[in-house]
Amino acid sequence: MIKTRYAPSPTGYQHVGGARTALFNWLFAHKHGGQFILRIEDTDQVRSTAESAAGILSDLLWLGLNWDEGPVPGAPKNNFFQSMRLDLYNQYLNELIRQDRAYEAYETPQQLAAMRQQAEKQKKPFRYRRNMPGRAPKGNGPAVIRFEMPFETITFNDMVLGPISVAGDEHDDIVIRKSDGFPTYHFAVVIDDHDMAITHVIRAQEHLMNTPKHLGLYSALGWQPPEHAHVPLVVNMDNSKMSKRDKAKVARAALQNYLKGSQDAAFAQLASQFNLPAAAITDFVAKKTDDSKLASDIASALDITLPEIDVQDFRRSGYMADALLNFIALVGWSPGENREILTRKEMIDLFSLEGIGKTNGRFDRKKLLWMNGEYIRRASPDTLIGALKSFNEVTNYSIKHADDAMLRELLGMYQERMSTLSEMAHNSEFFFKEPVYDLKAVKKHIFSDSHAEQLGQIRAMLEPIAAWNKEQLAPVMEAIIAMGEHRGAAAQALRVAVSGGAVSPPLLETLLLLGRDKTLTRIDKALALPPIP
RNA sequence: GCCCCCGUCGUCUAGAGGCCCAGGACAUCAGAUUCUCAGUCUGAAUACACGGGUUCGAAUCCCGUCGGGGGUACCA
Repeated sequence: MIKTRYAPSPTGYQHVGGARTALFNWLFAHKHGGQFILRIEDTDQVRSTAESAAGILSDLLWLGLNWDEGPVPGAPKNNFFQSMRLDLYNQYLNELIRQDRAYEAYETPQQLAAMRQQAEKQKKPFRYRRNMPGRAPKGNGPAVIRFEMPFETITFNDMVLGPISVAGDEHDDIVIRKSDGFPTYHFAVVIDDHDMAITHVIRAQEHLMNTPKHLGLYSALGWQPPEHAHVPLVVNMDNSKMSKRDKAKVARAALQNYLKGSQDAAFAQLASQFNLPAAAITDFVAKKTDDSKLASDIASALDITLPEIDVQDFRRSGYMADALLNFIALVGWSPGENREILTRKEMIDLFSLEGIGKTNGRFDRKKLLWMNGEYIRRASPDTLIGALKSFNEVTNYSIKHADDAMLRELLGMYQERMSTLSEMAHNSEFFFKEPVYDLKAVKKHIFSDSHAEQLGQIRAMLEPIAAWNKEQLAPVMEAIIAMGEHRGAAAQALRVAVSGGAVSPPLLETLLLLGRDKTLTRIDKALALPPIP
């Protein structure tokens, strides 16, 4: 049976690139009626956190990438966390030692760094090998265990890239157990993939050069290795890596702009204003940290948008899980037949490793935005209400407090014209709160020409309407639109008065939902606005 | 530096020697519809990195150049 796995390390939020790797594994498993496994690779005791693991689980579930075996959300760590499997690793480690394929090494990190520097000076590549001269003697410090790699060329057939081959003198004796007693990634991966009967390892191309090392291990352990497929990376439009640094950069620039020339004291003030630790802010500005959480705190405090990098960023920005999934599938994979919009089922049917390209894919947010709009327009109201509720769980727009009936009304107006849920949430704020007047729009559409006077007339036309319904309002609305020399110009004044800005859904629907009282008071309020310079 | 991988419109891609003076989608531009914004419809422009081979014939095969990416950790 086909078995794939996604094996993230819980050292941060779930990155979209990783989500795509998970998706490919999920698709491949489902395509072949196999199983998809999730395994948490928390062998780095310093950087791994339980919160990060929990976040990854919930992001994958939000995307609909469920697993057949793996961690249980909300439950304590189970056997799908590598930190729970030390006995297993040690068992095989001892076996390798017994077979004399693994051995202790005593160099300190400083010594290793010096050795590498030395090699670099001599313009020779540094390879740690058991038989090399100058190895540190026992007693020098805590030992690590290294695996003695064979000296032969290792070749394998990558299911995406084709034959890959690395010469014997390129290998080195990798550390398989760190001095803290934990296995390294290389060792734990091999043991677990074998133990969990993984048949296909589909992972990012950054692991390509690790595969020969793993193959060396499989062979020493006498195991049949799984098939490997290395998928190309997803990068920014400028070819740089998509990383949390991108978010930090934007947040930092905005912060610096906000602070301008101000002195240290301003940091403290800012920190309390944002309810953030002062030291965190100074470190952040000094580029000592790129912390994502801090970056998004700063962004929300300064009301700016950060580039989306992690799955939850996209969720907060109002993307539909299915649209995001569809989009990332298409970066690097082609279903053929000029297909673009695909359901999960269709993706499964059409998926093949042969359809995955060999080149890195640029993450084109414009296309994602288009695709999200497509999904929104095609979705049923119920689907959208569900998506909206999921969106509301992680955001704080007024729409959060709307009931289903209200959401339905809003969807009627916004479904056709939004490309993200946050667009609707943001643009519909005026239905819930007093409008924030856009002074430019007020000046242009209300206090110029005879618009203010027309707005007064409009008020007079609306006021006598007794039953505030479509039948009564529609003809009046028609008359308002036809007012004056330029069709729609007077209506624009009304739009600005009720919504605060020059853009809103069609006025008839807007006024109907807003109600008679709010419509009239807002007109009064707009007309009473102080003169704008 | 060394090792590995890659190179079709701005972007994601189709293309597995003749079906290709290269197809689709996003983006861009122009027009139509319109109370704003969207949306929708119609149309336009844009690519086989370069240089050598092989072949009757190359985007497709080979070599080189250039370019891009990844790796080179007691991180995964």
